[in-house]
Amino acid sequence: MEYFKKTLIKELEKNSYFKNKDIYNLIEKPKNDYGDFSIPLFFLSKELKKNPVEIAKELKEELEKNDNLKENFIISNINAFLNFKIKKEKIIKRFLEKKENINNEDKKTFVIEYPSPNTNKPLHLGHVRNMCLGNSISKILEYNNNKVFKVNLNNDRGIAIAKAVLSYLKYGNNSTPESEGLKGDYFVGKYYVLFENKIKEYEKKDPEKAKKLLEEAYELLRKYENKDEETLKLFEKFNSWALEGHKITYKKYNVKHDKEYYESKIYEEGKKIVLEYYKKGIFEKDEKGNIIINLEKYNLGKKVLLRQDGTSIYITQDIALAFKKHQDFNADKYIFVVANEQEYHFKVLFKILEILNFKKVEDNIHLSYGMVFLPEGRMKSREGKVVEADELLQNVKEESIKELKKRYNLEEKELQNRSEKIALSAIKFFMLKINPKLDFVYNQKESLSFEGETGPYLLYTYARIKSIIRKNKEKINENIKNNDYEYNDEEIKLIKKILEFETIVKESGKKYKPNLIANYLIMLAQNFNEYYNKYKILEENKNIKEKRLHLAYKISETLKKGLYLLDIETLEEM
RNA sequence: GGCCCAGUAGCCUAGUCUGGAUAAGGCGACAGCCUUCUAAGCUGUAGAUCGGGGGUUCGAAUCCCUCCUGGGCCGCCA
Repeated sequence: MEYFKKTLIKELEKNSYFKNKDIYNLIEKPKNDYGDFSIPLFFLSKELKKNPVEIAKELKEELEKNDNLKENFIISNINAFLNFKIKKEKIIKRFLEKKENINNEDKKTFVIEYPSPNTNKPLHLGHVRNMCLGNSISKILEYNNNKVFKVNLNNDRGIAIAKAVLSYLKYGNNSTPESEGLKGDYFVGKYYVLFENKIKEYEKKDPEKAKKLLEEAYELLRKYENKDEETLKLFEKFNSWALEGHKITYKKYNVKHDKEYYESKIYEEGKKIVLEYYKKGIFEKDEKGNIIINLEKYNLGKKVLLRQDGTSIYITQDIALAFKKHQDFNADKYIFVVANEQEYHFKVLFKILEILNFKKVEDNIHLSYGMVFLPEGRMKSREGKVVEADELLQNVKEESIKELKKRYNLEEKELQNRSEKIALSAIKFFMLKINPKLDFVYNQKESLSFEGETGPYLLYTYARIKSIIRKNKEKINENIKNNDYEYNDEEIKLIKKILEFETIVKESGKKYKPNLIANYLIMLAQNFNEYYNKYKILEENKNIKEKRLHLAYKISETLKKGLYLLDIETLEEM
C-alpha cells in the first residue's frame, strides 16, 4: 500500500495547493469505506479564506485532470475531505506481480540484551514477557534488514546468591538437584526461599537471631569477594545448577544467545574503569569516600558508582559490560530489555556512557516494558508467590492436550508436538498482543483461552487454509495471470490487507512494538474467516478456484511470516 | 516531597507519538449457523458521558493546564 501512497504523493506534489506541504503526513487512512487515502482540507481553508467543502470540490475537479492520478485512483469529495480509492485493477496488478518494496536505508547493527536473570531462582512470568519481547524484537529488526546479536547477562553475584548458598550450607545436607529430583534452578530457588522464610520466622520470634543470620550471609559474600577458594567453588556450583535450569527453560521458549556474560566475571573490570575515570577527574569522591558522579544538572541526582570499601554495585559492572559488548560487537545500537521499574537506572547509565564519550544516549535503548502482576499483587520470589515459566508452559500445554483430545485421536508423539506448539503460541501471543509498556495483571483463565484474539486462533486459521490447499491436491500456482476473474469486495479487502504487511512490520520495528504485528494478524485472520464462511474456495469453476486458492495461499504465507516475527511456529494441521 | 507511566462497555485491549468523518476488536451475556473446503470458526443483539473539570482548535480519546485514582522509581538492591 506504501507504493500507492507514494504514487499519490508524487502526483499531489505537482499541484499548487500542496506546495511546500508535508503531504505524507496530511494523508490519512479513512476509517470507513470512503477510500484508501484521504486528506482533510481544513488547513487550506484558513490559508485561502474559503469554505473547505468548496475547496474539496474544486480540487477534485482539478486533480481529475491529472492522468496518472486518474489512472490509479477514484477521486471523490465528501464534505471537506478529499478521498482516493485505489482502482481495483491496480490493486490486483500489484498483488499478482510485485512485492512491496521496503526501503532499507536504516540498516544497523544491534545488540539486544535479555532476559538477564538472577541465578538464585527459576525464571518466572516477568521473564516470560521479557523473553517473548526480546525474541520478537530481534526477529522484527532482522526482518527489517538489520544485523542483530543477542546476549545475556547472568547476574550470578550478590547477596541473593549468598543467601541461597548459606541456606544450603545450613540445611542442605550435601543434597544435589539429582538427589532431590529437582531441576537445578528450582533446587537453588528452594534454598533461597527457605532462607527468607527463616528470616521471617526469626523476626517474629527472635529478631536478634534474624539479624545474625543475615549478617552471616553478608559475611559469606565478603568471603566470596575476597576469593576464599572454598566459597568460590561453592558459589560456582550453585550458579551452575541455576544456569543449567535456566538453559532448559530457554530452550523451551526458543531463547538463543550469541554470547553469555557473567556478572562474576566482569565486576572487577567495572571497578577498574570507575577508578580510572576517577583518576582522570571525571568521577569524584563524596564525604564518605564513595566514588560518585554528580548528575544533578541533568536532574538525575548523585549516583554512587563504587562503595567506599571498594566493592562494586550494579552500575559498576554495567559500565564495564557496555564497554565489553562494544568491544565484542561494535554495534550501532544497544538494546536492554528490562522492566520499567529500572527506568531511572538506565537513564543514569546512558548519561554516564555519554559523559564518558562512549555512546550517545540515543544509541542505547531501554526497551522498557510494564510489570506483570498476579491477581493478588506483585510477584514475590522470596515468598514463593510466583508463576514460574516452566509451570506456565506445563499448564497451558495440559489445557491444549485436553482440547486436542476432545477433537482428535492422535498418536502420543503428535499429541506432544501439537500441544507444545499450541501452548507456546498461546503464551507468546498473550504476552505480545498488548502494548509492551502497559502493566498487566496475569489472568490464568485468559492465558488458557484458545478462542478469540489468541495464538491458537491464528494457528487454526493457518491450518485451515493449509487443509484446503491439501484437499485440492494440485500445486499452488504462484504466478497466476490477471485474466477475466472479477475479484469480489471481500477479496479486494483481503488483498489490501496483505499489501499492508511490510508497512506494519517496518513500523513495529521502528517503535519496538510487536503488538502492532499481533493486532494486524488478528485482523487478517478475522477477515479471512469471514470470507471463508461466505465463499467456497474449492469451486467447480477452475478460474475461480485458482484465484481463490492463490489468495488463500498468500494469506497463509502472510500469517506464517507474521507469526514468525512473534516467534510463533505454525502447524500444518491442527 | 520530587520524577515517570497508566485510566477507553461487566472484564481485557486497539487507537494517543503525527488531532479529523458514525471510538475498533476480543472475553463474558443473549439469539442463531455444522449431511457442504477444520465450529479453536462465523452471523446478529445488548453493552462507552474515552477517570473528572477547564483550555486551545473549524474539529480533541489524541495537544495544554488542573484535580482524582492505580502502579513504579527517587537504595552503598538488582
